[in-house]
Amino acid sequence: MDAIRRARHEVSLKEDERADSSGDEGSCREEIATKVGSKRDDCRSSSPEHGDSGKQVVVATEQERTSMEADAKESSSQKELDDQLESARAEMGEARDENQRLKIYLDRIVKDYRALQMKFYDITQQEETKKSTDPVDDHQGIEHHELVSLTLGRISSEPKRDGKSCKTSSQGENHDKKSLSLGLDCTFEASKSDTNEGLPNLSSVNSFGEPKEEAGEAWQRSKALKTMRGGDDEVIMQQNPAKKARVSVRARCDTPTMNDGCQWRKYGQKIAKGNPCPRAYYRCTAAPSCPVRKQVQRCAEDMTILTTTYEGTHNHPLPMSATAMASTTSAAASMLLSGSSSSSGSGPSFSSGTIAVDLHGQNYYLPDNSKSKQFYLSNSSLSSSSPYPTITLDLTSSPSGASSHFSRFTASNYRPDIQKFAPTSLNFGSSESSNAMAPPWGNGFLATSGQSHSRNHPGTLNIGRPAMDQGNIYDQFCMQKINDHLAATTSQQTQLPADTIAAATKAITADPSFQSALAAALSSIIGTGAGGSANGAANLGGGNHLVPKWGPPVTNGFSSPPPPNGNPCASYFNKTTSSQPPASSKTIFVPLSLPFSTPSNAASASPADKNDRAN
DNA sequence: CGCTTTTGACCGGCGC
DNA sequence: GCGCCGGTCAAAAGCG
Repeated sequence: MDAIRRARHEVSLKEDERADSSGDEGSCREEIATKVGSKRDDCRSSSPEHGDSGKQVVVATEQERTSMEADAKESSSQKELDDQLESARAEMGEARDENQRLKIYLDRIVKDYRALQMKFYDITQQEETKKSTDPVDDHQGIEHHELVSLTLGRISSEPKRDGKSCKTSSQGENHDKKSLSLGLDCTFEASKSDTNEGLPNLSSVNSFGEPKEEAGEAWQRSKALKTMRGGDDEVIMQQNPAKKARVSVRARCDTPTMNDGCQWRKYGQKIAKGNPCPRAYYRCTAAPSCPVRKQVQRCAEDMTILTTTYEGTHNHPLPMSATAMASTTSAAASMLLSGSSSSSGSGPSFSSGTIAVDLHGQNYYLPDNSKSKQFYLSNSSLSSSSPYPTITLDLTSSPSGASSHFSRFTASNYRPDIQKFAPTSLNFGSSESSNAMAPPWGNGFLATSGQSHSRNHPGTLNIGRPAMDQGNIYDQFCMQKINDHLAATTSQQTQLPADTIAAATKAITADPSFQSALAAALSSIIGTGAGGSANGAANLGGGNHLVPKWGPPVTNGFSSPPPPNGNPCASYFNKTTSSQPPASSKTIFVPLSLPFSTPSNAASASPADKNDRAN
């Protein structure tokens, strides 16, 4: 008992010695003290029971023994309680310290905020005084104002400004624009804006579902005029005046064109400068008034690479197979359009390195039944060739990559800024024979992107790759998911931060639903498709003739003998008949199959002697 | 016969 | 203003 008392006393003394005792600590101490006291009382209450009896000595001895044991137990429990008390005190002390640190941080932040607020007020007042005193700078002030307004919405009005003023402002205030502008990419093309003065303010939706940008080029205007003159549908008139984003798909393809599920009719072919391979022009024939066009050209450096550039928006229902490419391109275009808004002005802005920076090192670990696939985004590159806002999905596999890659995604704009990332291969085969028609596209690809995503079914994506090349399957779905995600994001027309592309990328990669959905999709695909993916594709679309459209034919795309003229490109532009392959055509997947296959949907290309006709 | 492809011509933008 | 170049048109040819 005395030991307990002493221990309690010592505890109380120690507690008293501690200077900083908080309320919680006090309550804790009281609690412990209460426990100790109750145990002592129990001991006291138990001892009188062994009072007077015939065997007092023995009992007393036993009592002493038991009391000694009880004392020992009490002392040990007291030590435990003491330890608990100490640890609790320590924790509370840490919490207190942290609270103090946080308080200090908060005070600092508040001070900084107030200081910045004061500075902001000062700057605002100074500018106001400048405006009032110097009328010459008034215009510039308006420019500033516009630039600020760009951060909040559209930039439609700016291209209409006087070209000179735009030029001067763009030269002198590019940095401001870069930092402030969230408008769309046509803003920086102020120098060209004078050509648009005749254009009405466009308010419709552009070809990719984004709010329509101000027409950036007279080219579009002339195109619209032509269209008007030619008596084409009004849809073209409505869509063409807007600056259209182009989506270029670079892919290894052994066939003249990649089969994207749409029906195309060739209406022209030219030899473009810098590339001996002819560029073929196609027009969508799924609907008579469809304004969508595409250009197909072989890469001069690598004949296996086929560059397909899409432009415009389908105004008709599409086959399910076409929605894959459509959603991909539309999402890419949306990414381009939204991303291009991140900067304006000249110079290496436009976050041309942004994608590379932000996408580099982005790893996607996809839980699979058998293995995990790693996706990463590799090199970015620049190009100065495209006069239009163009985004390039580079689906060519990187030679250094052992696994599948999000290799490159190219976004070019009026300025020669390009960004690249893309899956290694995106096999846009055709499942058109399934007759599953997508809902009307409305104003843009975006309308269908969500659907293809929601289906998340191999039928929408054409996984015609051999089973040995599963990585491409991962790529396809990864890309598809990204595109859908982007499409969904951009379709909401949310105002993106300055580095829109980077932000979008971060958002994508940070989105847990992205990874989970991706994993689910891949799991389902691999589960169903890997076993028979080579031909399993035929089971996915529900159509009868999917296989021929999903993989390269046994002809390997070189259905015709090489042209006698020796033009290396001509072999890729073999004569074809219909835009869709015969349903009964047999298909054998070539081991080195190239992602885009069009057994018969081939852009015909005449031999070089014919190609030389071009201008 | 109808559709597609071919291909020379044409047009407009752009740089010099 | 001229030439180059990209893009388009449209008649002719080809194909099933």
